[in-house]
Amino acid sequence: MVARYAQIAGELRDAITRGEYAVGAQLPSEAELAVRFAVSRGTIRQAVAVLGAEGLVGSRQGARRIVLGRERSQSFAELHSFAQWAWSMGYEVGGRVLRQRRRAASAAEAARLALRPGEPVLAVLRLRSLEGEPVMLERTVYAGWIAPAVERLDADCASVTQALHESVGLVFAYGEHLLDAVAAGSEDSRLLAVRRGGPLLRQRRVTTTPEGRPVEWSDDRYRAGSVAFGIRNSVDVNPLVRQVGELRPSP
Amino acid sequence: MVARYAQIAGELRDAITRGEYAVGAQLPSEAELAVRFAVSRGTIRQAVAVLGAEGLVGSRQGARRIVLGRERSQSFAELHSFAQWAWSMGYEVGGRVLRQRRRAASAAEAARLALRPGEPVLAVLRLRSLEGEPVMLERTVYAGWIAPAVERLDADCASVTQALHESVGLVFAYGEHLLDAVAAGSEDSRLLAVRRGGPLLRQRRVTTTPEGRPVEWSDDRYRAGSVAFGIRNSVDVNPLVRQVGELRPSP
DNA sequence: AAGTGGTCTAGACCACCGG
DNA sequence: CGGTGGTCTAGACCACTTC
Repeated sequence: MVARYAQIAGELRDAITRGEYAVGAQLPSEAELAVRFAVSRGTIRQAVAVLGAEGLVGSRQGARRIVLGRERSQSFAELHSFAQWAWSMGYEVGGRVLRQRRRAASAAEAARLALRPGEPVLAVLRLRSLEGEPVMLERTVYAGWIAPAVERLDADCASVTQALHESVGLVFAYGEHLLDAVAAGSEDSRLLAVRRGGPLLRQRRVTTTPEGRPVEWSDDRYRAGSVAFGIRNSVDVNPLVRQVGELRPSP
Repeated sequence: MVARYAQIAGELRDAITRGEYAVGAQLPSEAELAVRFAVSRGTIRQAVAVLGAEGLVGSRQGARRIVLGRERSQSFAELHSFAQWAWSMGYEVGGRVLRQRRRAASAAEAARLALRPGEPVLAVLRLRSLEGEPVMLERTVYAGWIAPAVERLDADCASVTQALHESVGLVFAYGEHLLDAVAAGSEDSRLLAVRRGGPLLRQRRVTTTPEGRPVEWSDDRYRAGSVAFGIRNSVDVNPLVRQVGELRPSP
């Protein structure tokens, strides 16, 4: 059962991708689309909100929506795997499972993994190293349905992503990441060999299947100075965005 | 004129931040909130959609919304200006110039700003605050050609980006960002009121004109826990790359 | 079975944009 | 000025969760 607004979003997205609505061109008005698809304006607004969240169209009160681009973001696969990134940079990478046990999901974990609170999850503590030095502590919670495959992995498996792909055909896709700084706790400081209370870069992330089913929720802590995250905003992506001015994503 | 749903989102966000709704706890039902705020359920749904987009709460059909976290997150999609981001989130933002002086560009600065070493730059130290509390220390080096416009700004100008846009028509585009964690130095700890050696989230960034001409190079340090940077792959267009940092203490 | 969020409708008024 | 998107209401039905 696919919601009507999602179907409409899909049709409009396809039309944009096909070039039916060129970049920079206007989308039909909400009222017009409501008539065309024989739905209420509210449903149309849900549909175009999806496109807005995908960065395909922009809007300003009083003016028609403008097509900003033709492609949804993709790629990004290497971000999900510490090992694959390291290999691609020519670094020697290692990993070791320090602790692994099944337990019930907390309320917050359940919500992040789209599970019911109390459902079984697999909590894993992994120490990752680069060039032989420990640089990252990975506290991961896997959804119960993938737990058996994770438990079958070697304790010193270098790339979990690749191993799961080979063993059960799992592909990691879309995710969500939060980056901030935290003080090293006692376990952090012992395992990463840093001063207690010292700075760590924390990356919290959700990994899902390409269909959007959550696979893991992880809290990764990097020793300060070992790794930095970089973002390049391509200037060329959308000169139009700046022409139009302040575009605010619709809720 | 602030929309009612935005006000409600703000109140709920505050309640979560204050810990009134703990992480993992349930939010009241939409119907209950509609009664409490004396609005329709549709408006409540707009409000909680904002919190969902901020990553503060999660939802599953049939079950109440769950609080996922209590921290503000900064999306790279809106990574344009500290002030504009804060304003869009409904926060009260402040800024104050603590030090400002012209000097010659170092070799590293010159490289970042596409200048010759020794060419004049304007170094500015700014303390930024959120809701009246100091949260970020900004050490910016402006290219000489924009320096006069920067010097004309108020010392407590809240949005430099906006002010420069209005005064000289300058539009910022964003080139490159590096995120990592560093230990607070003595100046950092004094001005941000944190423990010396404690964790800070550092964002180093280059800002350019839309044509690619570098405008500023900045080292921004956030108090741990005050702000997190978020990336949503499914929504975001910006590639995120992990990089090895060999950059030790910067000036 | 009752409660809850997800979806959808059919109106309405307003602020803003364009010609 | 008319058209458009932004906001808001007051209903409705359904799928799903919780008890």
